[in-house]
Amino acid sequence: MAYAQVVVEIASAQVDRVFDYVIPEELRDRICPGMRVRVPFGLKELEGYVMAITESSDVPAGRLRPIGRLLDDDPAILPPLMELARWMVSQYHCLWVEALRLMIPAQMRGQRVKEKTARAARLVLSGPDALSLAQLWQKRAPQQALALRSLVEAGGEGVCASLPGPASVWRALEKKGVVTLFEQRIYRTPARLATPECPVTLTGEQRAALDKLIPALQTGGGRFLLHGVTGSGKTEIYLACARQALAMGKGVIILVPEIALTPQMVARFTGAFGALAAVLHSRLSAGERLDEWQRIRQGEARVVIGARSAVFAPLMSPGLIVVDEEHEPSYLSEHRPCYHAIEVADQRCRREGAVLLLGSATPSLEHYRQAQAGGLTLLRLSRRAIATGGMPRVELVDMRRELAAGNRSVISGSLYDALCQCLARGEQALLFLNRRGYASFVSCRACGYVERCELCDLSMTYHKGRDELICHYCGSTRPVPEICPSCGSRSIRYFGGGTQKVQEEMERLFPEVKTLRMDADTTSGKEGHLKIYEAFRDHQAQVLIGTQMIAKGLDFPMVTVVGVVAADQTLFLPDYRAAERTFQLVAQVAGRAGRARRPGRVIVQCYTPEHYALKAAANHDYEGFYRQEIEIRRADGFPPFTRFLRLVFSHEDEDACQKDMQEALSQMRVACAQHIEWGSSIVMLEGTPAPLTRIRALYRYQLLMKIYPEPYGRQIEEALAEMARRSAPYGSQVAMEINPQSMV
DNA sequence: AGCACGCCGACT
DNA sequence: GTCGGCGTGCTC
Repeated sequence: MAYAQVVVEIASAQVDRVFDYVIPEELRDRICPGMRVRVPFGLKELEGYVMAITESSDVPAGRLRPIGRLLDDDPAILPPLMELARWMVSQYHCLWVEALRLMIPAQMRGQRVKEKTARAARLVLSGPDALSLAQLWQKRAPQQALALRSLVEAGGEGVCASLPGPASVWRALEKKGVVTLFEQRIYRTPARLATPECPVTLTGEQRAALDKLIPALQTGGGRFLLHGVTGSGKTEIYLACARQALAMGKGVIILVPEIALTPQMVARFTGAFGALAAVLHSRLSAGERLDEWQRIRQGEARVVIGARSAVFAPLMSPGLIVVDEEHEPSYLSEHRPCYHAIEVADQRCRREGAVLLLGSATPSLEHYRQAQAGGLTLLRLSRRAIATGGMPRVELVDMRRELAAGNRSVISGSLYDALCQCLARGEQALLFLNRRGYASFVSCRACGYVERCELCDLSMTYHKGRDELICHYCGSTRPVPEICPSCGSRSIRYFGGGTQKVQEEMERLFPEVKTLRMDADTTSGKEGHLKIYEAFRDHQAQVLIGTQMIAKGLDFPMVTVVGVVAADQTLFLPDYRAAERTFQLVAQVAGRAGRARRPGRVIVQCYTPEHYALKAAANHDYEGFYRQEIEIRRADGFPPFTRFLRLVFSHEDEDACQKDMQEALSQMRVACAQHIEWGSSIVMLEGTPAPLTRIRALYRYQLLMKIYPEPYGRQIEEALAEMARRSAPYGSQVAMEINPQSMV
C-alpha cells in the first residue's frame, strides 16, 4: 500500500503538518512529491501539496481517506524548491503552506485563471505534396489553396488564427484529410520593448570582474558583491554572466526591486535574450503571470527577470542569481512569510550550485561587512563607463540659511540657479521628494487642530487635484473642512510640501517650462509608469518631479541637474537604518545626473548639511560612510552585529493590546530568568506603543529587542516565535519581524 | 480555516 | 421544556 503525505491549503497553525492519504491504484505511478492534489478534508474538498510518498502510515487504516485527484501532470514544485520551502519554514518560523504558496503563482490555486488555447493545424502530408495539392485546388478552392501554402511556409504547423482563411476553410481541409486540427496552448506574453544589443567594449574593471565571475560560473558556485558606482555598467556584467550561464545550459534569475523594474531594464534583457527571457512583476495580468511562470517551468524561458518573489522561479537548473540594487528594502517581504529574498537567493544558490551576484552602488552595511570578512568576493567598478562625464558635483544646501535669508520657497536659490542654467541649455532636470501629495497636513491657524485619519493615528495629506484629504496609510479620504471642527474658525491652512506642491512651485517659478510628476498618484494605470517615462524621454517635458520611483535605475542622458528637495526628511525616523537609508537615497538620486557626456550637477537641500551621511554622499564616499556607520552599529549593538527583533501587537481595543504586550514582556523576563545564560545574548528594550499607534482602526504596541546571534540567539528566537504563534491572552494579533525595514 | 460537538439564557 | 449563543477541538 502506498500513502501520500499532504499539506492542505489552509493557513492555520492547527493544520500545519502533513496528513496521510491512501493513493488510489490508478494514481500510483503518476503521483510524486511537489504535485498539487485535491483531497477530502473534514466535510470539504481542499487543495493540498504532496510532500512525500511512503509505504506505511501510522494513522489507523479506518481513518485514512483516498486522494481525490491530481491537479498537475508534472510536479508544480520542483524537488529543490520543496527543499527550499523546508528551509524557509525553519528560517522564518512560517507555516508550511505559506512557504509552499510562494513556489507557485497565486493564479494556479483554485484554478481561477484558465489556460488559453487556440485552434491550430498540422500538415499531414509532406511539404511538396501539399504544395502540389494547393496547385490542383487553386481554381475551385482558392481559399483552401492559400491556407495550405501558408501552412507549408509556417513549417507544416501553425495556429489557425494567425494564418489566412476562416475556420470553415480549415475544417474543409481537415475533412479532406490534409491537415489535422488540434487545440494548442497559447502563452500570453506581456508586451514589452526590446533594446537591440549593441556591442560594448568592456572597461578594464569590468573585464577584471568578469575574470573572477566566469570561472565561478563554470565551477558552479561562488558569492560575489559587485560594488559599482552609478553608471559604471553593472548591467553589462549581469548580461555577460547570464550569457555564460545560458551557454552552459543553465538558467538565470535577475532580481530587481519592483520600482526599478522599469521598461528600460526589461528592454535590455528582452533585447539580449528574446523569447528566452521571462518577466515577473506585479503589473502583469493574472493570465500573463501564469503563462510566464509556465514558460519558465517548461524550460522555454531560461532567463527570469523579476521582483522579490521571482527568486522562487521554477527554473530547472539555475546557474546564476543576480540581485541588483541589493541594498533595497523591498527585498524583505512585508507580509508573511517575512522572508528576505537575498537570504533565499543565497540558500538556493548553495543548494543548486549557482553563483550569487549582488550588485549595488551603495551596498548594504551587512553585505559590505561580509565582503570585508571574505564571505563575499568583492568586485569593484570605481569609475563610470567611458561614455559619461564622471561623477556629478554634489552641493549641500542649508535650508535653515535659506529661510534666514528670507526664501520661504521649497526651491533654494542654488537649485533655482542650477535649474535656470540647465533649462536655458535645453537640458532636463529631476526633482526628488520622498512625499507625494500637496500638503502633508492641514491645520487650523487659530487653535492648532490638525485633520487626522479616523482609523490611523496619522495626519491626512491634502491632494490638490482631487481636492480632498487622503490617509497615506489606509487610503481613506475626506473632504477638506471649510471651518475648523474644533473651534469653528475659518483659518484652515496647508502645511508641509509634497510632490504636488513642488510641481506648483515650479510652474510658478518657470511658467513656460513643462513638468511631469511621477508618484503613486500619477502611475495608477497599468501603463502609467511607461507613459510618463516615455513622455519625459521624448522631451515632452523638461522637468520630472517624483518620489522614490525616479531615484532608481532611470537613465536619461539629457538630465544634467538633479535636485533633492528635502534630503534629511528620512534621517530622524525612529529607525537604526535611517542614516544608511539617507546615504543610499542621496547617492542613488545623485547618480541620475550627467549620465551622458554632459557634466551633471546635484543640489541636495537639507537642514543638517553637517551630518556624516549627507557629507559622505556628497563626496561619493561610500567607504567613508561605511567606516563611520559600522562603528556606530557595533557600539550600539545593531545589525549586522545583532538580529533586531520587533514583536508587533495589534488589537482594536487599546487596553487589550497593551495588556498582551505587557504579558509577553513578562513572559520573556521569566524565560530570561530561567535561562540565566541567555543574558549575554539578548538586550530587551522597553515595550511601547508603536510610533504609529493606530492603523486601520487597530491599536499597536511593540516590543523591541536585540539578539546577539552567538551563543544562544537561535534558542531565544525560537522561544519568541513560539510565543508569537500562540495567540495572545487578550486576543491581539502578534507579528514577529526580524531586522524590520520600517519601525513605525 | 470550517465545522461539529457541547454546555448555559430567552422564547413558542 | 427547546432554540441558539459561541467556547474547545478535530480534520488523514
